[in-house]
Amino acid sequence: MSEDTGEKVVELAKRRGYFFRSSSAYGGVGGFYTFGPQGAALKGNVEEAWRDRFAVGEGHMEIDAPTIMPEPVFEASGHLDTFDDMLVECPDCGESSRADHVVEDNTEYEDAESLPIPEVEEIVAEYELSCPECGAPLAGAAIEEFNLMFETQVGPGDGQPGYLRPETAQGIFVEFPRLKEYARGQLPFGVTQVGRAYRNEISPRRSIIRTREFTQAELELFVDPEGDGPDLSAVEDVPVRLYPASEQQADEGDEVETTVGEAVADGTIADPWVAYFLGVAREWYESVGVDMDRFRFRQHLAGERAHYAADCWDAEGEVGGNWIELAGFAHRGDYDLSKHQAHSDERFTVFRQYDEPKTVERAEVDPDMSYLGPEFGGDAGDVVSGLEELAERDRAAFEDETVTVEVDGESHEIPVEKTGFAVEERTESGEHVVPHVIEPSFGVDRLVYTILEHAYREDEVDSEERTYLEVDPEVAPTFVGVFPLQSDAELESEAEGIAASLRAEGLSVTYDDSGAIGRRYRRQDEVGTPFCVTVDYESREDGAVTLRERDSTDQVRLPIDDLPGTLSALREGDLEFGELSG
RNA sequence: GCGCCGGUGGUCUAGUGGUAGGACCUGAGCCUUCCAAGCUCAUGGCCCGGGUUCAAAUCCCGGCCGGCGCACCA
Repeated sequence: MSEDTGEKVVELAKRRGYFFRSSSAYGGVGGFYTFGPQGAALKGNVEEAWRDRFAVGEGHMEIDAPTIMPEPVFEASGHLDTFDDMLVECPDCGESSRADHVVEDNTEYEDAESLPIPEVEEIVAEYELSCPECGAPLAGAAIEEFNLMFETQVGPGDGQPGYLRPETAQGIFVEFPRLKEYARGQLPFGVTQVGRAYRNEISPRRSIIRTREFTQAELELFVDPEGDGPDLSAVEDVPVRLYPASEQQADEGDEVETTVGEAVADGTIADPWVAYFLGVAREWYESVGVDMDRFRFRQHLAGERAHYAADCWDAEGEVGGNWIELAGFAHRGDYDLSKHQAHSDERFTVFRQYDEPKTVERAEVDPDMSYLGPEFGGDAGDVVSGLEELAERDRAAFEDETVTVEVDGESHEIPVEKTGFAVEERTESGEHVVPHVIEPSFGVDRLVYTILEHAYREDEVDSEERTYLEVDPEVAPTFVGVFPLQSDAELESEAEGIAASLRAEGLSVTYDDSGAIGRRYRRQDEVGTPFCVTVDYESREDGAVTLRERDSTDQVRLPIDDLPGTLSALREGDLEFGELSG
């Protein structure tokens, strides 16, 4: 579709109540959009379809966590560090650069990101670092901090700092200890969440494609690191268009048409779980109306991958001539749970029982604190951890009279008899393992946009231009329009009665008796209403009405009594309009 | 955050230093037995603040918002 389709869709969205800029009465604020009546309904239907497939359909559980979480959560998750970008603006050419990168590239400092800003400014001055773009000196230029998380205060005064979650996932990870109890400690289990996330983007763009508040639908699947494979037979024949990293880097690289099964067999997709979800996702995207000719899976390049992801594929849709990310499928390993395990006192592990209990020899220490305490004072705790670690790693170290432990670069000699060193046989019935996480993460707003742009059509009916949205009946925000053929009290009341009965059936109905019939059809075409029912003068006599389909503008005559059942079947996809006899 | 361009009814758009016109939409009515027909009438607008000027929607500055490019996108 041409590039200005995007503009037409945005204009239509604004006019017909799909989405528009928020707070525009006050000048608006960048990166925030309101979904109007049609948009909210479409989005709700998309979310419901997602739940059907990824939560209910996979037998997973859905939760609903708060959008604000306390600071320690994000210390653990790594967001507090990695979300803080230090930008320095060149006084000469105006180019913004990552100050920490400039420092790391030109000095012996390795982790400049973790240094406080004044210190980085000093380093920049001291080393006379210059702008990577134009070479002008950066000394004296202010370093600004960009925190992509929205910060807030919980409680009055200087209450504890909290942050709006930058992804829904953390709400799941944080609650893992309780969720695993709910799952009775059995892997694999999946937890989903559909909700808002917030990022204070430097530059929100392109209507609802990149906003500061957006909706994610995420699934965190917790699997045993050894085992728990997916049932690939369910998706092995699903055709997929892949754009692997190797092809992206090749000179003449191209997308590859294959199937999930083949891609796993030939190693294109390394992880079977990721492959499984690519297959499920491709079928799901098609079912909600994404054009499969403008859809692909792209593998992340090595440098593009998040710090936690071993392998990652994105689902991409083409809109306005560009590919945008619709979903990410990442094998996150044990990154998230390990982080929380380390930062929190709770257990972010599950207990995996061995088939047979194992008898193992274990070297352990039971230090004599009445000796270590007085001897090492405040360092005693570190010494004990040193001993524990050493016993596990190197039993030979305890063979002499004394053992040497390094603590903070200092060597300490300890008599072995005071360490309580012993090698014992123990029976272990299992072990605590940190589950691995497979994360399919969907952006809902972008999907809504993609559905609209992929559904946008222009054609001619009786040599009159027509604009319509070919949205799938399953997600269409308004399902059926009901009209009297003309303004006539009897027809109107008949039509209103039908509208009421269809609403009672649970269908989303709009009633319209303004102007001419053709205008009303076009109005519904433009918002994407798939069907219209028209009551005419014969309806009284034959108890039938006209059902008109949006895409073809074809009409069939149906008994009024059949309407609820027929329309419900059309909605669910159990019936095609073409199967109805004219 | 930087650079370029832009901001006129609900939508699209014309326009000039002397406070604005069109089209579509919408509403009321007439007409109309299935696809934006016609006729009459009506509602509704110069992004915000400051400056220059007798006078600013128009010129200048700043802000806000948008599009594109750069940077960013864990």
